[in-house]
Amino acid sequence: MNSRPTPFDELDRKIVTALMANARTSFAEIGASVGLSATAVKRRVDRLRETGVITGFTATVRPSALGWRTEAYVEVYCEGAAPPRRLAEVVRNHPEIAAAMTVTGGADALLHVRARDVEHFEEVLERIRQEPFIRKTISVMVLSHLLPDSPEAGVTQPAPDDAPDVR
Amino acid sequence: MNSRPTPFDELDRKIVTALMANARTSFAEIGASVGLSATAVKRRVDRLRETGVITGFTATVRPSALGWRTEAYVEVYCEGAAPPRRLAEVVRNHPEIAAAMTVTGGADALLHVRARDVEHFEEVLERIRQEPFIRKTISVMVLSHLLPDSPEAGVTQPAPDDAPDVR
DNA sequence: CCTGAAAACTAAAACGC
DNA sequence: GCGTTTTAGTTTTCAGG
Repeated sequence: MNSRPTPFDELDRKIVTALMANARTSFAEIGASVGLSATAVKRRVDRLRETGVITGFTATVRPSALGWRTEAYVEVYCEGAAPPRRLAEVVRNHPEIAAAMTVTGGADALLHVRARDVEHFEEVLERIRQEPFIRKTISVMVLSHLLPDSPEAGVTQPAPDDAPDVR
Repeated sequence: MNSRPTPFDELDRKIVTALMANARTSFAEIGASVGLSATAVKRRVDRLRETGVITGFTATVRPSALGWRTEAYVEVYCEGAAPPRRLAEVVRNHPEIAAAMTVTGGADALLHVRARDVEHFEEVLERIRQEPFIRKTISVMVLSHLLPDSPEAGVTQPAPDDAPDVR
């Protein structure tokens, strides 16, 4: 359908930057820093949401603080042709899958999986491998992060059912 | 040092959930849904931030809307032992790296890279490969996402210098 | 650790430019 | 498209249980 560029100017860019840095910044404050009234900023933010540039506002959380201490990337190999539609269904069955995509290379898909601990991860992996047309998986466990923290959200559910602590 | 569990109760969990769903929810509204006054909610949120459970509030953005249309995972192989410290330095030199971690398996590190387009990605890759002790890289390009959208933020800088459109 | 109330601030809507 | 004003609601501080 219509996919016209939808004007997106310097002002919009600055507004988005401000909201990414702090989603709770007031419209007045943003306006002051970009040279617009609070009202004008609100109108633009509303439009940015309607056009899907901004998809939401969220608190970023340190996953380990919520009890997600194990993380892995899992390459998935399917039997025969792997229809992305069917793959998407499978992926939605496992809440521990934080991200999933089809990729180039030998694998059909790459999953980003979060689990409480190694035991939990093993259980998730077994569950995934039991899905109909999954032929094999190769897991790469994450050892440590080299960048401060990409929220890499996906920790959609805060309590994986044990007592989380802060470190 | 002290790494005592730092009490984290059911109420905190609900508050975090509410803020992850919508970072702009008012304290009063959160309070109403968890059975606390707005003031009490604010105090808890302040504490959750101080203790590092909540690391920030951010707008989630569709990267393609900002001109980031190419995404890849890059396995990095280093010469000899790869000291995570040095790797971290290298990673910080390239703003296109949205996430980076050390991993199990043959590779020393896994990078999540975002670029404007394939040309830009090639340039980033060449830049990375010129770093001192990088021996080889294997790239896996992302074709399509199977889940709605993990913000997977890391789009820290909104304008990769071209005119982005909405689709 | 909580509630409640007052002051300061912010958001939302209406109106005109 | 933007700004100003009004009205309603929210955040923050402070007193007190």
